Amino acid sequence: MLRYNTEHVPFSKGAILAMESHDPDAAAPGGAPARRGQRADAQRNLETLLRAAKEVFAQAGLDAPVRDIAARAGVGVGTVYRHFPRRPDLIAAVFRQEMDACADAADALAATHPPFEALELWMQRFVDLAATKYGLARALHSGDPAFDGLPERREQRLWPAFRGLFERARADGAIKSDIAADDFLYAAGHLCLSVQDSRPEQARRLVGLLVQGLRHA
Amino acid sequence: MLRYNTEHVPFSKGAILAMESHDPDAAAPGGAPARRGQRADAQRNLETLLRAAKEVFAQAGLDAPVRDIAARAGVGVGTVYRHFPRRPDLIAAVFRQEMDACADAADALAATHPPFEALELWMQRFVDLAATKYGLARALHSGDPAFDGLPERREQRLWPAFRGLFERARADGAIKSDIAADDFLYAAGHLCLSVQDSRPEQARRLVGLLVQGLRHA
DNA sequence: AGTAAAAACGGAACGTGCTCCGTTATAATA
DNA sequence: TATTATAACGGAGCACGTTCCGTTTTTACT
Repeated sequence: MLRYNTEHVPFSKGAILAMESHDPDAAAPGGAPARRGQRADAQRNLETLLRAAKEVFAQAGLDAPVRDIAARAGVGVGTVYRHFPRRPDLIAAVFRQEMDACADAADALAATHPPFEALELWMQRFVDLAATKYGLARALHSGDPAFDGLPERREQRLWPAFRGLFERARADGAIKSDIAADDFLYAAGHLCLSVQDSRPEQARRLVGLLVQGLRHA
Repeated sequence: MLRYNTEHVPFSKGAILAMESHDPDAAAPGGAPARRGQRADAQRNLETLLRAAKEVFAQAGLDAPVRDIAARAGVGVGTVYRHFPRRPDLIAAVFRQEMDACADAADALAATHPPFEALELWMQRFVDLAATKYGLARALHSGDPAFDGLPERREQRLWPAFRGLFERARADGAIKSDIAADDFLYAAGHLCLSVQDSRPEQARRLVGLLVQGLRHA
């Protein structure tokens, strides 16, 4: 069988750095990351691509053809593959970005809402993350090297963000239960995975229940 | 994304039964299995297909295109897919057949050679089996349901065949080592896996060494 | 501004898995 | 043996991932 490329480089330089929300070149809050030494159009296309991929995956699932994503972004497939040499690389990039966005949302919520309410809102966002990316669990388990970094990122970005909100709510006295923060998030995660295959809207409700449970000892 | 078939039937009726060497309709020793209630041409093609697949996989690796196998068998791809709905089903069928053939060879060798010599010869055949199907280890680990039955078959056909030869050689006094039969085969199997990727011919030599080791206490 | 080198682009084209359906071979029946 | 129902066949064709390469855009340097 013919194999075209012999070595596998998971991401282009630009692709890797565009996902780093804490990149030194990151633009103002809410803006998109920037990258020195990369042509402006390449940078633009990378962002467009990531956005398009997020939308297409959300609407058509993780099996959506690369062509559709390229079309939505208004670029050729060649451009997609220059930024993400393999399809799984693109999937991983989108998911990384969404994890980071979810993690970043914690600070914003903490700044604008009372502690427990911030936690409630964040948990809903967390459900949406898991819901959109149902099927990623399968992908993660597939052993594809493109997904290697994701579990680590979950622990390093998502969990700390959650712990911050959780402990703040506990310090505020809103949480009566003595459950450990990590146990709680772990449970919520698995709840999503087991439920949202058949009934996506059910996950929100159930996690909501779980959150309310925190109010009692 | 478009998905054509919704339900997945791993093998056609004929395909399943053709692999059963102990099938009640099996023809004379050395001949091919037969199957009532199936058209003669279908039966013929199934055998041809399995033979062709074995050859193509051996020569071009497990990644060989289905088209090539169909061409070698002198049939259309449609015929391949009628017998084996998904590519992995064909791979699994070939491997099952080869495992069975290897297991069956044990009796023949035992009948025509002195005990230890029979064991030596069978171990070489075992190496060839593992060698031809290098890459199957990966396939097995891929989680594809087509491969689900293979480990069980290995234990139920291959291992007993080996144990028979081994115990016969031990009873004959040719084996001085007190190693357990299963431990020995397990070691040989792993030796093959770790070596034959880079140097296929080396596996035969090393397993040969292992076998000679049995002669000493 | 003009120019040249380099980076990035776009999409035709390829290889592959799998399906669809018109054609052909087989086997039961008359 | 002729007829006919139907099992099985063959291969064109489609969707998709990925590559290749001629064209366009950007950037650095006069």
